Amino acid sequence: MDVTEFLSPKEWLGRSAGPRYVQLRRRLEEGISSGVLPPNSSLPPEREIAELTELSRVTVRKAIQELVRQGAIEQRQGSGSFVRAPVEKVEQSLSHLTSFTEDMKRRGKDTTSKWLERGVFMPSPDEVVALGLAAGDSVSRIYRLREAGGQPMALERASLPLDILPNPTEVTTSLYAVLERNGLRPVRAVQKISAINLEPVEAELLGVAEGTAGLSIQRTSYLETGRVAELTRSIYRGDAYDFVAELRLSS
Amino acid sequence: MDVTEFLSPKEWLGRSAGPRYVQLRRRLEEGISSGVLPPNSSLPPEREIAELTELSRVTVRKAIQELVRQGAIEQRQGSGSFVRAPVEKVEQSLSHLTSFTEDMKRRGKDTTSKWLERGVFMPSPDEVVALGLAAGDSVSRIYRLREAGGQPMALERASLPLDILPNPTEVTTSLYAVLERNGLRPVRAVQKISAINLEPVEAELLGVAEGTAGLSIQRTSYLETGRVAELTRSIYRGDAYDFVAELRLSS
DNA sequence: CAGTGGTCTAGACCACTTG
DNA sequence: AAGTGGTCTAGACCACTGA
Repeated sequence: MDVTEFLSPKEWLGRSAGPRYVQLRRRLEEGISSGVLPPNSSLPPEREIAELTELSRVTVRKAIQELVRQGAIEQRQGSGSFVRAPVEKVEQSLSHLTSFTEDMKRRGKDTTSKWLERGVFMPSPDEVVALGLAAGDSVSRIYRLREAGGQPMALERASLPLDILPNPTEVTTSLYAVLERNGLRPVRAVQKISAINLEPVEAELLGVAEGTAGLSIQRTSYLETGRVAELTRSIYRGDAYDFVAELRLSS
Repeated sequence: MDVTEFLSPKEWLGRSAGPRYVQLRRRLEEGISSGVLPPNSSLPPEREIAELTELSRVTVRKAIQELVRQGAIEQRQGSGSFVRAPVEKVEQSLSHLTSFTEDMKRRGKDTTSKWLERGVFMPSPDEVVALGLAAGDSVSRIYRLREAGGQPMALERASLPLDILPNPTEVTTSLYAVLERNGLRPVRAVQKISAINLEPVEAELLGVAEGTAGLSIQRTSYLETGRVAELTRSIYRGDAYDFVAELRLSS
């Protein structure tokens, strides 16, 4: 069936089935799941949908906006609106401390990093407390966008005491590999997971719509000696990640 | 400072600081964090804000909508728009298998459940597979909205084989307490956590805006014998929960 | 009943992409 | 330059709340 015909309002637009933008959104969802609107195909221009459906463009935009928020559709100004290909989910263990790079390699995906910040800085108050720094100590920071299999997956912002990572530019792929070479790989970590709606900047870096659900993870890692080695604040794409944990009766 | 005066556009509405709805949203955020708009106070009516700011009502609504989505403001049709009181976050362990009821009691919060479904049903294909049911077996289902300290916290949908929970209406507060009485308390569980944007129905039950980030948790629990005791699919409020896990180097 | 938010329209101009 | 999405307006009617 043709998209134009599929959106022709005779078939589906009723008067007592809720707001029209909801009806249009549902129609578009059907189109996507039924294959009339396959992944990566483009929607008709908003103005054309408005004409076809006999709705105003504002109403059409409201319907599409909801789908953009859900991650089903991507809009590019000046270009058009496109059906997004669904993403394959990746599972990550919540009981084993693993390296992103090593983890993805085991899954047969190659990883790349886009550097957003990498160097030695004056610590923020948060960092002083979490890393147990003395007055005047500096921190090494690495902030990057991590990609796997060509897809952006997570924003990772790590801070380490300068003596644990004296030369942050030495890190090219795996941070843990660099630490291990110096005999300073963390053996234990505590992490806190929560759900957030992505801010515009984060969403853009991760290639999803503003407001999409993401996982915010704050992790503190410890060396064998018990010293804090690393404070990491990451944001993972909610549509690309499942975190898996095994629980036992209070031991 | 008076709200009316605070929103008077002379002070903040410029021409080259991005879209006007973004500028208004930021101004309202400032008002909330600075105390000009305290928790539970009401905003001026949309029409009045439009007049004050010399913006159209559509633009005002767009600014407010974003704040509603973030959970900062609540709108009630026919009544008004109100600043929401921030929620205190609760932390939950990801390594100990605990009961919601017991967990909250330890924190000094009383829990209540609103029952959405409770009884014996024909299993869905998902349930047959996850619980290892035989053809013709039924399942006990309990589906409830869990509240703690007067705040809705999570939607919990549990399915159990009929012989493990023969009488689902027997569950009034703690499911695990009922199982324990029969010597069938799970000792181990595997759970999968991901972030989702809440659907309208879920959002309404949890008292937050549609599209707010939430945590979707699917858990399979096992008895000491290794048998599957329970399949639980829950949705937690992202703004009310932190999940905490301890990780160790691959053991 | 008056006042509030919820939906909807027709039309305009701007900002960006693409041939 | 043409076509797309992004922003914005003024005004209308509906649905719900609360005094």
